Amino acid sequence: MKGFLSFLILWLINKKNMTGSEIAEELEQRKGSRPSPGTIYPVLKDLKERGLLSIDENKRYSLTTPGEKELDQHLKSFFNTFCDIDEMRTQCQCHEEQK
Amino acid sequence: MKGFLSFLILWLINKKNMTGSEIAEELEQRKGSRPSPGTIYPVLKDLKERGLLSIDENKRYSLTTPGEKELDQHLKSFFNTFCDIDEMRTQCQCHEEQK
DNA sequence: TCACCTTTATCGGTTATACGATATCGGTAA
DNA sequence: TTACCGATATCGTATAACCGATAAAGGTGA
Repeated sequence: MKGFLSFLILWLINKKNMTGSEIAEELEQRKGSRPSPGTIYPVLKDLKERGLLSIDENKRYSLTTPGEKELDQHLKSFFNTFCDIDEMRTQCQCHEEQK
Repeated sequence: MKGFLSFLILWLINKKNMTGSEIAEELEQRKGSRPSPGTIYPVLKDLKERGLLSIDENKRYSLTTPGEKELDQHLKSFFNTFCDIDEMRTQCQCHEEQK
């Protein structure tokens, strides 16, 4: 299950080119707490060094072609692992109504 | 993104009470490779010690009440984090068709 | 110019995840 | 009874994920 944060970040950048702080803000929206700089920047650096991300003059990250392929593979294994995701959602929403 | 394996295991046991090897087999089906004993049993032990799992005389694990609550919270944060999961699936299937 | 602030980046340390090797335990077959 | 085997469990180790502290870099306003 390792590599999930990298996967999420690849997905976010795939939707829209972003800077480090924009990514941190988006993660804060989703998870409720903002990841610290010590979390986000090492991951970005690693992905850049692996050739999956490129960075422009405004420090805005975008996917490279290998980065897009990597994202595709992550998406496939994600939906294999969570093959019963609709069932999960049903159960989640069911408990939501009980509140 | 830590705690994802624990979350998955809680979800699997929620669907059906299972032994360690049954969990390993299910994960093999989903992810393509069987997790080693050194992966699966320490997680089970940890969840048991945290009072989220109980184990019967046949070494079959089941969720405790705290375990069910923990799973619910994980489900909620999971769908918050992957709020655009339908979009992810669309992109994934789209690339699937290209093969 | 300089003080301030945000963003970017690095560092050390902790925990979760994961593996392979190994050990133990219980049941079964010879 | 004994030999074997699969399931269970532990151990040492490695890597990813994460944090808080800190530092550098760049822009803005006084």
